Amino acid sequence: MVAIGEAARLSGVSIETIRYYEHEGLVAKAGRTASGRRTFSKASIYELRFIKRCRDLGFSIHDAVALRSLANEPANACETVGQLDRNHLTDVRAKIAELRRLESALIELVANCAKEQHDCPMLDALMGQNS
Amino acid sequence: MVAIGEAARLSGVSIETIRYYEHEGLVAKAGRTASGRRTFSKASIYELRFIKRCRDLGFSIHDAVALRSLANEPANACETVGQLDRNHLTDVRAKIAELRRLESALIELVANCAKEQHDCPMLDALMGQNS
DNA sequence: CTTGCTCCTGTAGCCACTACAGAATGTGCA
DNA sequence: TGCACATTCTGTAGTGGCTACAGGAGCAAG
Repeated sequence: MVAIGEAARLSGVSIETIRYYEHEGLVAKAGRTASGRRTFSKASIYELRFIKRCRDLGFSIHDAVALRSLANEPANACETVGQLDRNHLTDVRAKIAELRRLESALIELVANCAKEQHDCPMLDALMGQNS
Repeated sequence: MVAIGEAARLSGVSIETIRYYEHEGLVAKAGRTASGRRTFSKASIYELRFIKRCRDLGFSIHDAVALRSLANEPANACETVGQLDRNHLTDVRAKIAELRRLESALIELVANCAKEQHDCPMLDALMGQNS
């Protein structure tokens, strides 16, 4: 049993975020000492780490909770997990595509921008009537 | 002079967002009819379009305002615009790189997930001790 | 016994909107 | 003219996922 600061160090989740997770019901409520300080078991630290890994993979909190409860289920978990993963992968790829679109637009716009230029081609494009 | 609904249609910015922009001082305050409804000139619609284009390119509101005021400045605008663009481009590329990292992690994790499997490799990885 | 660290609760802020509620005004048609 | 319906108004609250305080209390080491 460790205090919240140690739990934060061990799990990689910040103190504030741990409290936020508890408040939102995302993880089980921590125990308390006589003076009201939270205490964390090994299990609860693993729980925090699990959530953190999901978040680091870009899963929403909602999905992270879903994954966490799948970890306790015996049957068919793997299939559901795979589905969540593939859905998320689709989202990630859509974001990549969108960002690449932005990237090439930005490259094109900045291409003719330079010092000592009277008219800025990028500003012209942003102000223009077309499209 | 058109009403806010028409301005929204013409600029591509939603009614609520137009009001939000005005409230935040992002665009000039619209004129008003006798009964208090907003009126929009061609110029203010172009202004909205300008902001929208910046936002569509992924610029923050802060940057969009900066770009807008550069459009009214005579000298050296193009260089500053180019700098803003390149900074943003750097951010976009960082995000792409991060998402690609996620993408490959997700692919690897889901690789061995399938129906009828007892242990889920993805859950195992998320729960594991290492790193 | 004091110094300084950790921890507590509760609230506000971030970004850029979006979604109401409830009221007033405007428009088209019989 | 009367009525229905569309549009607009203000103001507030919610979204996601934290982060950053303020102000107070407990705890451990010297």
